[in-house]
Amino acid sequence: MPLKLYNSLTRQKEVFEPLNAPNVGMYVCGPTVSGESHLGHARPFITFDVVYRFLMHLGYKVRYVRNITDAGHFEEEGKVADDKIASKAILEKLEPMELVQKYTHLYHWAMDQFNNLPPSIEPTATGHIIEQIEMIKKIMQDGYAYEANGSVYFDVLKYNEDYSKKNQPYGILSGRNLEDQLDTTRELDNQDEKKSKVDFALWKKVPVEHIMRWQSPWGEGFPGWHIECSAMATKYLGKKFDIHGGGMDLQFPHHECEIAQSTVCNHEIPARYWMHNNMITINGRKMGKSYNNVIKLSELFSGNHHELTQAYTPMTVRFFILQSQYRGTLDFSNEALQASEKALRRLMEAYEWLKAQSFVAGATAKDDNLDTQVNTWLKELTAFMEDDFNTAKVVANLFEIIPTINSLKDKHISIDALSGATWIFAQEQLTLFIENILGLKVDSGANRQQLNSVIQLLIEIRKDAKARKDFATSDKIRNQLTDIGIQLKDEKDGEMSYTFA
RNA sequence: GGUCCUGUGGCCGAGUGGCUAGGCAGAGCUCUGCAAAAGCUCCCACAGCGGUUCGAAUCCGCUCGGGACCUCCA
Repeated sequence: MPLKLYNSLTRQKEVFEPLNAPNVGMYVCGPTVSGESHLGHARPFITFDVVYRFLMHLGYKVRYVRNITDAGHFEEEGKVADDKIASKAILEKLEPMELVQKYTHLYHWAMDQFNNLPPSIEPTATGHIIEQIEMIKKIMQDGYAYEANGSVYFDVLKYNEDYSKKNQPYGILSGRNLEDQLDTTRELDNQDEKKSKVDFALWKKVPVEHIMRWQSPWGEGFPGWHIECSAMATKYLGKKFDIHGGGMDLQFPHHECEIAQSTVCNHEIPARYWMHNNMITINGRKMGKSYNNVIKLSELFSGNHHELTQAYTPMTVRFFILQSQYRGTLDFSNEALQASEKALRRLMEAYEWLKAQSFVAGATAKDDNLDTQVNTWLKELTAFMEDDFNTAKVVANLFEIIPTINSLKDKHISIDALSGATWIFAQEQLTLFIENILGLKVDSGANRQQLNSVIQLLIEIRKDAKARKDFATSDKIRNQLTDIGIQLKDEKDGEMSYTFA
């Protein structure tokens, strides 16, 4: 089956056909590094990490570009003073690049915690001021932008008039028409500079006291917030590339503006497939800065937040996100995260055990029905991913297989219930999907090896105690290990195993 | 106000014109010195009201509820 994905531009699932197979170009809008990333930000980065991983699994050579927005009107989060003088004092003390660096590091740390693969190219807005200025110049030359008082604005009405004739009106991606917007757009500052209130800034003039500013043909200022993605995507992926991704809230105006800018410069819609992940909600409401309801990633990992009853590991969060399909909203709650935590542990324990077994390829299956069923579940994993990256169904099937694995582990079934080939296929598919595609791994602490040796020693002592029917000693060892988070389990054959809570 | 999405069992969440989603929680059983795990079984839901259909949670209409975007926003 071919890979199908939902294209926001056409509003339907389409077969994925790369422009230049086996190469694939993918651009995903990255973070604005003026503050710490929160749970909501985790979703696109995990979603598109899985997309990236799956495309590579299919054999594509993917160039994954994800930008860092580090240019603009930045102030340290939580330190925005309403008093202009105080605000200026903060800005004077704080070097913007210092702030940007701090949050870039934190962002990279979080991506690493989530086991997200690094993108092929991670360009910064500040590193591409020249490209942005060149692009703005080109848009002006073509007559779709104008200067006003040191700022440059995109002429949306003219663009819409001309490109509507080519069936590409402004609003093609978000499905809104310009007349509605003319009625509804709120009044903002400097509206009088613009020809129309729907026009958006390509370059913003800034006052002298502003630290983050660059020279341009129109004086000192900084680039508007849409042009960086157009400039960097064009530079690294060309005038037309395969996939453009981001959060749903970026569809308008950000991606709409990108389309307009790139279309003027490059004469075509920049990307063929537009993918948008839905939002994470909390108490039924989108998690976002404007609602003041965010849980930062560091808070999530430490449990230090009033909405949290405990800390959650990065893998728990990743698994939580992958348990839903990326186009639906996902509601955060402690109950839901705790469910994910337990489910993930069950999955990983069964998987780790299976991975460590050796099976003989030639052995035949005694239980044909089960053998067939397990094979079906395993094969479906690929089909689910090919259907618009349905990780929820992938996870569900993995859980269908777990009882069979655990049954073998606990000797409820014998090894020849399934054929050797099926067991080996299970090992291969689970490794492929759990580790390589879903990007899940065991959260492991340092010094695990020494710790394992110590536990092994305790197990030997406990075995001796049990042999003597010295249950007091035996229970003491088990109970105290339980207290420090290590769960001992007596196996049927007298062996003992353990897991970390 | 405009544009659009959505309403699934205690909770989170797939799905879709007829066939068990899955996870977590809860109940029972098996195993066990006792536990814990694990396995098995149960809990069979699709906002309400109409309509289309042999058949709808799935399509259409209305009502009620929730949300997103229109402003920085993943």
